[in-house]
Amino acid sequence: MNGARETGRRSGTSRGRIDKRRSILAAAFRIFARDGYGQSCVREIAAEAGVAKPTVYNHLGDKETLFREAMQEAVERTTADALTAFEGLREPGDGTAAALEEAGHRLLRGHCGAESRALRGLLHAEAGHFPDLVEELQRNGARRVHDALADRLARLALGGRLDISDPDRAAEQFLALLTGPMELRSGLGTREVPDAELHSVARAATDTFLSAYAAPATA
Amino acid sequence: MNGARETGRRSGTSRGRIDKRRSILAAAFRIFARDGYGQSCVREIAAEAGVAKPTVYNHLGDKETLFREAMQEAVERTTADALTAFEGLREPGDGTAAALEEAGHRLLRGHCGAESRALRGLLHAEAGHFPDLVEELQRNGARRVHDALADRLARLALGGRLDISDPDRAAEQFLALLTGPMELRSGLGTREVPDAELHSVARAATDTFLSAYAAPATA
DNA sequence: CCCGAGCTGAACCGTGCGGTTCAAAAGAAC
DNA sequence: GTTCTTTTGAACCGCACGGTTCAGCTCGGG
Repeated sequence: MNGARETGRRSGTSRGRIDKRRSILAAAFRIFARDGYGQSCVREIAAEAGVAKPTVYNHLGDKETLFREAMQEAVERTTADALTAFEGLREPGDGTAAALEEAGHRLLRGHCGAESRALRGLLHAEAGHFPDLVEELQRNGARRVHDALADRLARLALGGRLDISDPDRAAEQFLALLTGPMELRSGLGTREVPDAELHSVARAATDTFLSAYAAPATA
Repeated sequence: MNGARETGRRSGTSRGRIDKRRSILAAAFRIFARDGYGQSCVREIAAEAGVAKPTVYNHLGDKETLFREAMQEAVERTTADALTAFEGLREPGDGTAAALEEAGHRLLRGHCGAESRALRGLLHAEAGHFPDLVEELQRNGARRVHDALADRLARLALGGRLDISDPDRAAEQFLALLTGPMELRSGLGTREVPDAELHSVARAATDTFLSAYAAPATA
C-alpha cells in the first residue's frame, strides 16, 4: 500500500514528525518479543511507539505485515552485529587459535544478547505459521553468518593456517560448537549466562575445532 | 482439584469411559503444537479430543495447566525415546566410531521427528512466559539426555576407548555437533531433512568428535 | 497567511476467546 | 432398578482483540 510514499523526509529526532515507521517497528519488535505474536495487541504496540493506533495501520496495513517487517529489521540489525565478530579473522597476527577464540566469544556475546535471543525465540515460535518468513530470515541472517565464517576459514586454510577440505562443514561445526551448548546453559534464554562461561564455551569450542582442523605444520 | 479422584478405573479402549485425561492431553499438545499457545483455543482442543469443553475444565482447571501438563507428558515421551538412542554405546563391539555414529544418527532421527520439533518450538516460544516450566522441562528432558550420554562416554573413557577428561564437556560438544547443524538445515523444522543428510551430519559430528577425544592408542 | 497531508484520540463494530452454568443424559456400583 | 458421578451440549458472560471511522488538531510548504 505505501512503500514509495515516504521520500526524502528528514527531521532527525523522530519525535516530532516522521520516522514514525522506524519507531513503530522497533516498538512492535519489543512487544512481540515480550508477549509473542498471538498475545501481542496492536494497541500496546502503538502505545509503546508513542503513536495512535490508526497510525500503525496507516504505515503497515496489517498485524501480520507489521510482524514480518519488524522481524526483517531485527534480523538485519543482529546479523550486521554478528558479522563484525569475524573481523579479527582477516589477519590473525597473534595466532589462529587466539583469533578463533576471540571471534567465537564475540559471536556468543551477540548470540546471547537480548535482541538476538528474542528474535530466535519469536522465529522459532511462529515458524509453523510463516514458513516463508523463516526461509527469508535465515537467508538474510544465519545463512550470511555461516557464509562469512566459511569464507574466513577458507582463507585461513589457503594460507596454510588450517587444514580444511570443506569450509562449509567446518563453519557449520564451529558454529554448532559455539551456539549449541548455550541452549541448555541459558535455559532457552531464561537464565543470564556470565561472561566467564561464554569464554569457557568459546575456548572449548576452539580447542575441539582445532583438534579436527588444525594445520599439520604450524611453520 | 482432582488428583486422587480417578482411582482404579480401567475400561481399556479410552473410547467409552475414562482415559479422557490422556486423550485430552494428547489432543492439547497437538493443537498447541499446530497453533501456538496464544492462538490455540480450548474449544478446538476439546473437539480434537472428542470431548465436551466443560470436561476439559473438569480434568484440568485451566488453559495454562492444560498447557503445562501437555508439555510435561510430551517431554516424557520424547526423552524416553531419545534415551534409547544411546543403548548401542553400552558395549560397542563393532568399534567405538561406528557406535557413536549410530547413536548420533538415532538421536538425530528423534530430534527431527515431529513431536520433538513441536516440543522445542513450543518451549522456545513460551519460554518467556513460563520460565519455571522451561527449567523443569529441561531438567526432565535435555538434561537427562546429556547426563546419559556423559555417563556412556565416561564408561568408554574408563575402558580406554576414548580420551576424555571432562565427560560433561564431551557430551555437550557431541550433542552440539549433532543437533546444532539441524537448525539451519531443517529451517527450524520447516523443511523435512532426508535421512541421508542426517547420516552425513552424524558422520561429520563423529569424525570431529573423535579428532578431539579419540584414545591415543586403540590397542 | 492559508492549505492540505498526516497524526490523533476516541468511539465503534463484529468476532472469538476463556471460563461458567445448567438441565438433561449416560454409565458404573449396588 | 436405583442412585450417584460424570459427561454432554448449548447457551451464556464479560472481555479484549483486530480493524475502521471520523472529527479535530498539528504542522510543513507555499
